[in-house]
Amino acid sequence: MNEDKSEFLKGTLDMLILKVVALGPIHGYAISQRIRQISREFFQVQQGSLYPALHRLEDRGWLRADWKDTDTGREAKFYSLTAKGRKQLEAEMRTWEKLSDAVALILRTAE
Amino acid sequence: MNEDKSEFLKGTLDMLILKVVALGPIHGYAISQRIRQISREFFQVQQGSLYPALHRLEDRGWLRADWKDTDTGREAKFYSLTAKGRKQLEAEMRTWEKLSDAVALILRTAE
DNA sequence: TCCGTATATGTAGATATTCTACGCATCGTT
DNA sequence: AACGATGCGTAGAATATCTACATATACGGA
Repeated sequence: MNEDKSEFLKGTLDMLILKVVALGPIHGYAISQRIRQISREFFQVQQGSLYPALHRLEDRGWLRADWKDTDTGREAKFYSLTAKGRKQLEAEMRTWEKLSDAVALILRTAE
Repeated sequence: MNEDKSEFLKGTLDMLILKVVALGPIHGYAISQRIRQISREFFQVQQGSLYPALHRLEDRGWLRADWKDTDTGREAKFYSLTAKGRKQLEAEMRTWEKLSDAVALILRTAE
């Protein structure tokens, strides 16, 4: 992320990755591109954030990785969501809703 | 925060504190109570998060602190929002809107 | 009077996440 | 041949939050 946005991803990156992978098997580099595109350039996930996060999610059993060829014939690590990962994504989405509702309650408090 | 919510505050605590202080001078302990009440128990700011955050915000010139007596006659450190702090709060609120919009874009992407 | 709970401020150390800045390799285009 | 984009990765630093602890006062009930 650039310096203006350096604090943006906090805590949401895992959920965003899980969501994008939920759309279908996809490799790491493409995940960061998808997140960027869908968020209209808002999220720009750096490689130093992306790959450690992917390894973390795989270690926790939320993602599965398989080496396959891309459209362009290059090898890449394709990630898929596991059943455990789907549950985790659903839980994180519920939490996100509660969190944003709670933030909204505070931000909209009048004096 | 309890363990279920241990990752919730990430990046939002400063904004929530600034917003609560913007409602009027208030001391640290009361800030955590207010945040908890307004958010309907969702945010439960621990002392180990609260006080370092207050010192941080004061160091950055966003809050000013004055020792005064509470209603119950005890001494407490009352925080007020500085002009700089008000600008910071406004910036953080704008950022929060963009962030939550960007997250919503990704979470609502259909397969 | 004594004890526990709430109020009130604070620190120390651990943990986790993200960032910047690298390295390495391949592919396609100029 | 050079360069940018693609693709995977790590090392080390910075930062925020947490748990756990320390200290002190006020107040109500036993």
